[in-house]
Amino acid sequence: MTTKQNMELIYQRLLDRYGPQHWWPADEPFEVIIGAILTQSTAWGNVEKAIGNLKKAGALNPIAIRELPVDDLAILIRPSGYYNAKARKLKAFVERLSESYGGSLEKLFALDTPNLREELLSIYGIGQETADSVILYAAQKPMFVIDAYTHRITNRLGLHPDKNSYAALQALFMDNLPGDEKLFNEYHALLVCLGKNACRKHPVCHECCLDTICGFRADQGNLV
DNA sequence: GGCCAGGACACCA
DNA sequence: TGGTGTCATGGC
Repeated sequence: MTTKQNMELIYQRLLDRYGPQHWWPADEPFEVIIGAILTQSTAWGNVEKAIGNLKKAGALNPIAIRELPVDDLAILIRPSGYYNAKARKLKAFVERLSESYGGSLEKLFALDTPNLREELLSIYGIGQETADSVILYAAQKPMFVIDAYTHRITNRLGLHPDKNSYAALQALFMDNLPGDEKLFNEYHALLVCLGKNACRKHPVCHECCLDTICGFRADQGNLV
């Protein structure tokens, strides 16, 4: 079986098992970006509390976040953890958005994908995963997001590339799948779903998760 | 009471 | 390039 066939089979089995995930859980692109920053190394439930606080305070927009003192912003997002660091990150994003794009996400997203990625990566607090989440889930351009779950699952499946880097793993997906934004969206969400449903004792355990749920066979470096 | 969650950055060798 | 410490709340 070819790598392309493996990658598509994994997707089909996850989709059959869990169904469409309908990501990203947000009402608008700006909320996606805020969520992407707040969820860094943080459970989504805590992020929801923080976003709820921002909504209640009428602060879930670029202008309000820019005007709010950083300490006040930190208090609002406190449930998401690392609140001082994340308040600085939110500030850094809206500052760039305002100064370079007149506060318009449409103008920012008008950049072609490579330039958009470079621009996002140049902002404090936005690394590769967050940048790609913004590109895929907010700008709705085809970009595969690699997170901790993706690393674990591909490792367990024996699909991890030799060079253990973000770029290499991203290439595994993007070079072997159609460049379809909706496919990348659903695929990544399904990988996270599998990761979350894995037993706590053995994260993405071969015995209790991959084989039993999806019929994967990592020991053969292939799918059956 | 410990572990970990949809990372990024600074600093070091 | 790669490894380590830091940032921190909340659910299980």
